[in-house]
Amino acid sequence: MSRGAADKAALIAALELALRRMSAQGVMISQAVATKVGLASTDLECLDIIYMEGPVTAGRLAAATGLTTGAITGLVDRLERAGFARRRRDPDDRRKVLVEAMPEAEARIAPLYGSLQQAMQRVYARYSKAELTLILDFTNRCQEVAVQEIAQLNR
Amino acid sequence: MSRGAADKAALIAALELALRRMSAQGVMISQAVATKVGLASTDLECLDIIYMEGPVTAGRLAAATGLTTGAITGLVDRLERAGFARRRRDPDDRRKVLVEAMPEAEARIAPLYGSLQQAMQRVYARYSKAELTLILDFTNRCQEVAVQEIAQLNR
DNA sequence: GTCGTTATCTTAGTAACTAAGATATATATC
DNA sequence: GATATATATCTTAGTTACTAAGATAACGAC
Repeated sequence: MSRGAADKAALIAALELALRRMSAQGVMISQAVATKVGLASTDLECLDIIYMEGPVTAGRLAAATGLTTGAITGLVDRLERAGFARRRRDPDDRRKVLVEAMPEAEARIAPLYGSLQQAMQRVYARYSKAELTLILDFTNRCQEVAVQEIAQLNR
Repeated sequence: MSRGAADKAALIAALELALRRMSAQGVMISQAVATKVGLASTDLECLDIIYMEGPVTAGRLAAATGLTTGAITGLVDRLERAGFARRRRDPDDRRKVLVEAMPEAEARIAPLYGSLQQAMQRVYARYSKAELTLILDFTNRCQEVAVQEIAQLNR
């Protein structure tokens, strides 16, 4: 094996470990934020889905999280009770329940991510557009791999 | 704002979203793996810590996960019962309990990550050493930010 | 209108968690 | 060396989020 190949293998090993740690830290951050706003971390995860997708049905939340619909009932109850979300019947299909974020919910959660976002902005500032493009490209490829892997594991 | 700056802002926004998604997917992967080996996802997280740090005390696991020592007692019971780890008294300080992985545990878990690792190797193969260095650098900076953020949130 | 399907909720039971206190060992003080 | 304090884990009782299975209500096809 050439010198360069060995270097690359070491680089990849370091990157693997770093990605693994980053993943674990992601869990810890959302856990800490959830605790601070008085929610279970699953509840915050669902609220996150609601922000990314807009009002969603209870069934959609169950599918996205892998929880049963019964668990989602309790989860949405907690989100409602804490004032982060509310239920609304879908006028087009009255079996469905749309869960939507309360307007003021974001104002209560965003500040907790403020310091993280600022720190990340300082990280982003270190890189050129070309470099950020490369990093985004890598991240997107990781995502594709993750999506396929999750599907395969749950098969 | 110049054209280039707007591009960069858009790039950063895309990267933020991608990182957020990647973090959520990390949770889902470890959840799926844990279910497959018949463990709670917290149990697998602890097993991961044991692999990364070697034999650790129950207290260290409590600190690393944020769980109470009582919860760790039950967690280690489950790991022992499932044959993934075992307790051993620390000969130097007999109050301490060292938790170590059973030699055969890795052989039961690693295969579940095999397909992920192979897919990731194909991703890595797309990049040069210089590019991988850049990505590793970025990942490490993210980690530093995460460590500080977690400490601040739990303060 | 009736039947099968879909979406959510309800109920009963389970498992992991916390908080507080018990136990055993270690360390410091006199 | 005996006593007091601190540390590390375990135990117990009670809480909470979860699953599984079935109830309820609304939709769609015939």
